[in-house]
Order: sequence, then C-alpha cells, then structure tokens
Amino acid sequence: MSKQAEFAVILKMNPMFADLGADELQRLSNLCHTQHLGNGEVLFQKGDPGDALFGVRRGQVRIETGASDGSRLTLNFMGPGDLFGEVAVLDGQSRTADATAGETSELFVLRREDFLGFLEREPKVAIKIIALLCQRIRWQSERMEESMLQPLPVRLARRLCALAADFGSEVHISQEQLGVFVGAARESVNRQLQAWRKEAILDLQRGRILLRNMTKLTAIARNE
Amino acid sequence: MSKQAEFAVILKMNPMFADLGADELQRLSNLCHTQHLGNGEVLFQKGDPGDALFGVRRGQVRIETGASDGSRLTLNFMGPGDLFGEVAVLDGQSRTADATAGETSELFVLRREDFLGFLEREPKVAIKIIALLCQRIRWQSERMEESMLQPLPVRLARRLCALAADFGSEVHISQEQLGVFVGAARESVNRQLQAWRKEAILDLQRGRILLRNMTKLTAIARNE
DNA sequence: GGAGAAGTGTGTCATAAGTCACATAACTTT
DNA sequence: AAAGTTATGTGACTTATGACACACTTCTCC
Repeated sequence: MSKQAEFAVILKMNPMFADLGADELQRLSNLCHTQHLGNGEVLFQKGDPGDALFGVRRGQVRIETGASDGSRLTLNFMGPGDLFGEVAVLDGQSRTADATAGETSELFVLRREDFLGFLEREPKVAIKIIALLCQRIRWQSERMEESMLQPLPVRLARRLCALAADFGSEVHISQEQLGVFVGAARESVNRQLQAWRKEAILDLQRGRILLRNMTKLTAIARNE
Repeated sequence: MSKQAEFAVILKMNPMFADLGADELQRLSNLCHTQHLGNGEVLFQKGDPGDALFGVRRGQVRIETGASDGSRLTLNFMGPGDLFGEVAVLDGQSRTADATAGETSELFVLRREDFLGFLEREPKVAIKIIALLCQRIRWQSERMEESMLQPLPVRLARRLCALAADFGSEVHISQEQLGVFVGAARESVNRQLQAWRKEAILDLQRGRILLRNMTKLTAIARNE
C-alpha cells in the first residue's frame, strides 16, 4: 500500500473526514508528506503556528503542557492511526500544547497551505467540511455539558475506556495524570480505582492500570 | 436604513460573521427576507429541518423544549439584535428545540439554500467561515470545561450578566428556570440570590430579578 | 371571592468530593 | 546500599450542593 493510501485510511477513520468521497479523499491524501522524529524530539511547542495536521504512522506522540508549578502533564497520547491538529490546520491558530515523540516515530504531515489550496479548488469539499465542523460543534455542546455533570466514576470509566482503545487493556498512566484528565483530585481517583480493584474490574501497579473486565467498565461508562 | 443594512449590522455583531468584510457582508445581507409572527405563533418545532438562520428585528422569541414531565422549559430568550440558528443554516440538521414568538415579532430570515449558494460563489468566505467555526470549537472546549467546573455563584452570576445584556437590569425569569440554565437545584439558586440580596447586589420579586449592582456581579462572574 | 396552581423562602439531612496529613512502597541516583 | 524522589494508599475533616419537607405568598380562573 502506498503511503498516500495509508494516510487516506487514517483520514477516513477520523469523523472529520469520514464523509468525504473516495476520490476527494485520494486527492487530499496526495498532498501529504512524511516526517521522522527521534525519541524525545519536539514536534511543536505551545505558541507555534498551527500550520499542519499530523497523523501517526508509527511510534507515539505525547501531547503535554507545562503546568504552572513547572512539572509537565501529559494531556494525551497519540498512537499509530491517530490524527491530531485537525482544527489547527483549518484555522492556523497557535498550538495550545506541546507535542513530543515518545519513541522513534514517523508521521504523516498535511500542511495548512496545501489544505487551504485544496479547499479553494474544491468548494464542495469546503462546504462538507463546514457541515462536519457544525456537527462537531453540536456534538461538543451536547457531550460536554452532559459529561461534566456526570459523577466521577462515570467520567473515570469513560476515560479509561478511551485509553484502552489506544493502548489495549494495559494502560500506562499515573493516577495523578488520570486525575487531571477527568478533573478530579488524585486521592478521589485512587479511592475509586481501589473500589474497582476489589470488584475485580481492574488491577493496579505503579504507573499502570490493568483492565480486567471491560464489560463492567463500559457499563459504568454508559451510566448503567 | 434599509432592512438589508439593518440585517448586516446584526450579522456583524455576531462573532460568527464579525470577521467578514463590509462588501461580503452586504452581498450576504441582500439574500435576507423578513417574516412576521403573531404573539404565541410557532416559528419552528423540535425535529423540523434547520433550513434557515433568523435574526430578531423586533419582538421576542423564546427557545423552549418540552421537558419529559410535560412541562415546558424556556432555554433562551432572543431579543432584538439577537441571531439564532447559525449552526443549523450551515449543516441543515434538524432543530433541537422549539421556537415561539413571545410577542408580536418581526424576524430576518436567511435561507439555507441561499446561504450555501453564496458560499459556493464566494469560496474565500467559505474558508473564513471554516476558520470562524474552528475558533468556536476552540472557544467552546476551553469555556465549557472551565465554566462547568466553576462553583454555582460564578455560573449564576455569568448567566445573570448574559440575561442582563438582553433585557437590561430587570430580568424576567423564574428561579426554577434559572436553575435549569445553570444546572443547579432551585433551592440552591434561591439561597445564593438571597445572599446577594442581603449584599444589595440585586432585588427579588415574583418571577423577576432586579440587578442593582452590575459591577459586583461581573466581578463575581470573572471569579474575582 | 374562593380554590387551586405556581413561585418563593428556609430548615434539616445526606452525600460526593476536595483538602490535608501521613504512611508506605517502588523506582533512581550516586 | 543509602538517600532521595516519585507514586500510591488511607484516614479525618470540611464544604458545596442536592433532596426532601413544608410554610407562605401571589397570581389565575371559575
């Protein structure tokens, strides 16, 4: 499979591009480049212009931010097949976090100017993108309100399920960072995890969570 | 001032169209119609196709939804100068709430097909709209997380300030509905309002709140 | 003008989650 | 291996807010 075809598959998996036709998708993927990163190499930093969209071909990229106390907090992990910077490539605003390669990685890169040129040549696609952004706005305002109002166990279960989708049943994350993710105190996270451990839903190790019973976990995430 | 020019002013005030150039704005406003509504007349209902954008020229439109228990809850009031349905006109999805005239009203109407035609003729505007939608997505994800995590007094003060922008210092709303707006119990809303009454920030009447000290209220809304 | 409905004011209680304060436990560095 | 650092486990306390219960007031409608 050509690198362009591979990128097209990744785009197609992202809701933002899922509705594009095969031909449009192909013309779009033809604009992509690739870029290699060594372990620990910085892709972009907070404040850099958002001039490209990235897809992970192999490796891992950490999205992180320097907290006010100087410590670094990881906001997200992007694994193979994940796409990030979709919004930045469209509006060109500056990055709101740093991105660093967690291991030797290869990325697909779609540059902003190429993408905008494409949209001008294909106005129908621009209108589709508009519709997709609108969907996202609706989706966001529905979910956000809903999910912030959920009790901690539900938010926690949802986040664990999302992480499991990227990493499988062995999630490598500290309870501290998990707390930041779900907007809760570390101690509260710990207490909930302990409770689940007693129910055999998961096991705990230093810096690691082993998900034993995804069925129960997803049930909790759906709020029964 | 022509009705088109009047509509252009309303569009310009909305963040979504604020960045359009004067010429683009004028060509866009030329596509508008007007529509009259009698007191209590229904503009659209939940489930109707979102085939137009509306601006209030005079009168008042209530956005409301039938709650599960059969009672109706008002989600928003749109007064003169307010714009609603911006997202629906772009993606054509069905309405998620009902809209009813609260008094005899006159509305500006911009139909979806006219707007989409405009975007195809002016691809530069389509790209601007894309950028504006992106801004909105960023803004939403920043604010939402932030504002749901704020304590009740802050959320309440923000909502009151927003209502004051539409209605001046005499806000006509029940404490029950205010509770729905900010996602809190009626009793909690009442207790906070009582506290503010004692501080002379506002006065309470049946179904009405008189804002006495907007300075303090905005200070609370900014979370000091 | 009387009956009911709708809106408001307040007390009591229960609960979820944050904060603080430590005690371990596990890795790292020297 | 000793010392320091980071991650985790747990108890005690506090606080915000929801839930329920009920009194009181003001409107509406017949």
